[in-house]
Amino acid sequence: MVSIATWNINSVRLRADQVVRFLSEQGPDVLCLQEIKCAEHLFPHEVFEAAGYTHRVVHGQKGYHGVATVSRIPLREFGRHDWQDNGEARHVGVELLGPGQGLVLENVYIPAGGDIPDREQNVKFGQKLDFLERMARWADKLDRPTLIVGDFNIAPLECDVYDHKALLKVVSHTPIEIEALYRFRDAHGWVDLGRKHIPAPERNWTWWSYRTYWQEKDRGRRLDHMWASPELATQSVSHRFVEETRRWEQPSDHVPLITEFAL
Amino acid sequence: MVSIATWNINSVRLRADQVVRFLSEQGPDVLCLQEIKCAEHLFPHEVFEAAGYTHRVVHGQKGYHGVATVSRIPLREFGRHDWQDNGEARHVGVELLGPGQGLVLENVYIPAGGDIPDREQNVKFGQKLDFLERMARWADKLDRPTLIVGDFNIAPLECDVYDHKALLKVVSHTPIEIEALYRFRDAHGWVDLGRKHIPAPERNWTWWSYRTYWQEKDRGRRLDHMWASPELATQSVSHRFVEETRRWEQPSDHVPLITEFAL
DNA sequence: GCATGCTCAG
DNA sequence: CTGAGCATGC
Repeated sequence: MVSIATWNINSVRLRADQVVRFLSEQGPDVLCLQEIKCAEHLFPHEVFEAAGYTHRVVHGQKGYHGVATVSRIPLREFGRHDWQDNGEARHVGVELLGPGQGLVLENVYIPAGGDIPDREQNVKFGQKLDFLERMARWADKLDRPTLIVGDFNIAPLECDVYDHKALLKVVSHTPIEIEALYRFRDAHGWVDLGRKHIPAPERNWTWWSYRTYWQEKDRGRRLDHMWASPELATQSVSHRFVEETRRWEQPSDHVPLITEFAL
Repeated sequence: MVSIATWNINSVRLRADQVVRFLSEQGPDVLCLQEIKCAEHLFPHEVFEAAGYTHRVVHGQKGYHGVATVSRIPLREFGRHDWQDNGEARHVGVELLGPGQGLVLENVYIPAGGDIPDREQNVKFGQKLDFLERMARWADKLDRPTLIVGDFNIAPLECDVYDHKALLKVVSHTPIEIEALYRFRDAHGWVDLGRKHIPAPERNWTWWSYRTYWQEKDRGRRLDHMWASPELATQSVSHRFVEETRRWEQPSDHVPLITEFAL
């Protein structure tokens, strides 16, 4: 059995303690982090080393974005892509070497896309769509058992947001983004493990805005995903999201997901 | 008996908890704070109210400097001076109304003075000397029992610094500053309570730099003072500095002083 | 609202 | 080293 987690941590330095707490309480074999917000040389390696996560691949940059995959089972880097060709650190791939041997794990942080859902008025929205398109083309060619995880910044289903109608024009839930995500899915038959294990309309949000979380209303979205190649998807045996981390002190605005595979 | 404390807190918002801990452990009747680093409307009044310090006079400004006097015995504002006439919040005076009735308590934050001890090369040094000169002239005219406390940014005696010879050319311990301080003293017979109660050469440093504190060497200075008018000085019965606060988590670089008066 | 990194100040 | 405020991004 191999368990794999993903978490947009929103600064790994600030929340190294929380990551360790999560690792010790939930014990995933591998954890993919997004928005580590530091360059590689500032990544808190000691903390992960001490926690037993002795295999790490870090693709960082100063201040923004950045992804890292940490593991207690051996792995090796499998490549990093810059689909925007602008130097942002938004992807790193690894290949598992011990248990789960042969599995490829792709850690992705899709751009947020700015505020206005129109590529004419908002270049960031166009960049998000282009990123997705290029990632879809790349993903289509993958020919090994692969898991693509991370912060997709897209909530595809109606039940993936707190108010479907209100959010149709809000970046993350617009039809154009969802169509782009579905083109990614359909080209290769990628399986949405979140919805395989927690079928709609059950709620499994992964993100709550800092701006509104303190209010009474419960306004989340499902922005974080785990997509498996068809054969691999048949081997996933459990999936959960750890909502309680959102109530920890000084939390990330995202919560982690964990999937177990019969490998 | 009335006890009066002074502490350069280096951000009262960041260290409100530490101030409350100090107040509960040491129980001074009145506390004069310097470098509160906030405007009046951001001062954490609730915290002091809950701790029983229900009388407060705050002279703050945004970001820098700022002084406040908080008290569990009644007091009223007695004026605020801007000796530099540049809008900086570096002084507030109060008059005690209950126990200690009639005592005037002046809370002062003298400018640090920059790095180079030469008014030609460093305007801040000139401003510090001018501040002292004007304060001395003002203090000379005071005609009530008065206590002047605060961060003076001057360590007058050889034993007030960790290395007298090395610091003769370092702002805070230069002869020109010390002479200015002594002109202040002599014009009115102000009594240095720190040295009345803890005679030289005993050490009673009040400040340790953040930059060097982590080193092994113990390199402090006595920058914080309590000066009493001659009659009032005869009524001081004890004086101490609370060095342990410098070892608390995320401490101020200054430690508090407390004097008790037979009033 | 909450990160980073910059500047300025001690 | 350690504050505050600012700009920027999500």
